[in-house]
Amino acid sequence: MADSRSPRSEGLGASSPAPAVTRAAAVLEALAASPSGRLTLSDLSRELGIPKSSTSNLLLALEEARLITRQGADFALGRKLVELGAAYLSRLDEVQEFYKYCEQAPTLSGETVRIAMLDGDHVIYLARYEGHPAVRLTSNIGDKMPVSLCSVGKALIAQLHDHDIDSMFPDGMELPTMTANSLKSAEELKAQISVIRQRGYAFEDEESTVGVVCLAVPVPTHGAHGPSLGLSVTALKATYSEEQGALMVKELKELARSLGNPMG
Amino acid sequence: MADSRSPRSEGLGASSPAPAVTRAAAVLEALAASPSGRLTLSDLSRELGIPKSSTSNLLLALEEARLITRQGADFALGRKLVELGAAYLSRLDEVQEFYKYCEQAPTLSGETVRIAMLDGDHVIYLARYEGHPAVRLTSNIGDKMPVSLCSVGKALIAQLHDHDIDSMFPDGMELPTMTANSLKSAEELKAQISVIRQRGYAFEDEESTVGVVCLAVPVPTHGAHGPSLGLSVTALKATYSEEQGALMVKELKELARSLGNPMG
DNA sequence: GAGTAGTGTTCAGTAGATTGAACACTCTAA
DNA sequence: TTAGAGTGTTCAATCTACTGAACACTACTC
Repeated sequence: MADSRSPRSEGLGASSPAPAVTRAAAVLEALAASPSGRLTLSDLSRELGIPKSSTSNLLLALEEARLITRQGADFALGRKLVELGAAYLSRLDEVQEFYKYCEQAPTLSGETVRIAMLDGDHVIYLARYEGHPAVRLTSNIGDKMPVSLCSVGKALIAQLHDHDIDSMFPDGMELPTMTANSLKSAEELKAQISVIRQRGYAFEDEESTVGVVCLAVPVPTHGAHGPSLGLSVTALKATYSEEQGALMVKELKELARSLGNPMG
Repeated sequence: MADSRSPRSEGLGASSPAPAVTRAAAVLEALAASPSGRLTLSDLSRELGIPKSSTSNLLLALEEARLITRQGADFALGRKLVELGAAYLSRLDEVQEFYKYCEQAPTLSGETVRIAMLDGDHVIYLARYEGHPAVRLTSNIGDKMPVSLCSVGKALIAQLHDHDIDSMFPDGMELPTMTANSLKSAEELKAQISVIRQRGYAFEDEESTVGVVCLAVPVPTHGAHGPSLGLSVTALKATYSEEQGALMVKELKELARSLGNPMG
């Protein structure tokens, strides 16, 4: 499985059925990962282990497709990516239904609700309903978060099999933290997962932002293709109450159930 | 300029420095353009004029990069595109500043404001501030609109040189329409552009949605690289007044000026 | 069941994309 | 001015990714 037939495949993974495409994708990811969002041809060539001349060809082709743009000597992600990302989201019927439901739900309609999707050991926010303008979130649509740091993330991995969780978070692994309340170790995470499974929903108590609590539930996938989705509500800890939480979880679960059933 | 050196380049444009990449980009665009968002290998092969075996290779590479996903026999855009699109937007400082300004602006903070970017003869919405939840827009972030159908679009092309406008909209050209008020011909559009230049802002009177009016201004680019951006406010015609409009234009212009000056 | 129209996959040969060394250029420093 | 360290570009040779025809498969239709 790991015999590198191609003598060239070192920097990137094993040989690809269309190496130029794989490399182009690597270029896009490198640009997305770069702190400034801008890299020169030489930067990319060095970082990805692709010869300069080849990198130049890739960049020209990517630029022509508007997947990247030239800014002086630097290259940055291109506007076409916004279009493509939007096209992806517009096809996710769940997102449309999510908005409709939130608007008419008795409790949720006044809260900040989000729908997110699992992507490896991170969560990506797909859409946000803001019924409560006072709670301005720092996270935007498309942002990524480590699963251990948010309620949706925990709700989503709680659905995985134990051995998958173990391979993602081997015992002894340290987790990224953002506040004093953040889970610090794989063990803590796994302990909380069993509580989440018992209760049927996930929670977050100032683990990513001080003063903010979250509740989340997974959307049942019933074995369909497509990503695993999750829903979360965010509230200020100062004004949060147990009763309110129970109401929100009830509505979240109802929405999750209806999103899980394609029939509505 | 148009001598096709490569014997192969027929379906797609002239020969590319990295054909596989250009083709992969075409695949992504085809999927984005497809009404259902799902196409089979054979569909793509036929539509793009790429041999099936090559298409298969492209799709495998794209799938590995998560730029597309397999759904049974169909292929669809992949979740990685959401991440990349979000990465693009997060690097546009203008978007961040846009939110901040809207929140504290006296008039705009209570309205629905959007920031958009010019992309050929269309406009792409980058972000939306919703200070007035009663006006729910059908357009989402990333959506495209023909320039002639929205105020931002008109504000942005009003900045172009006349000969560029003429080549985009040659006399006699029919424009896409959405309501009875939509501009119907290139001549009507050009007439309105000269009014827009005179007034310094663009307007839209139920041209895309009945009952809705819009005002828009361009963000000055002072020759920098990067896309041309525009700002718009949306209001219900029923509650709209001239005085309110004047206030909103004033604030839009102030925001546009500050976005145009990287110094803040 | 045989026939047809669709799917995607396989594989050896060849057309052509990829390559690296040399080049042209722009800075900054001495 | 000259040197040096950086940038991106060029081009012919080579090695490989692409191709097309044949194949295997599924799903209907008759």
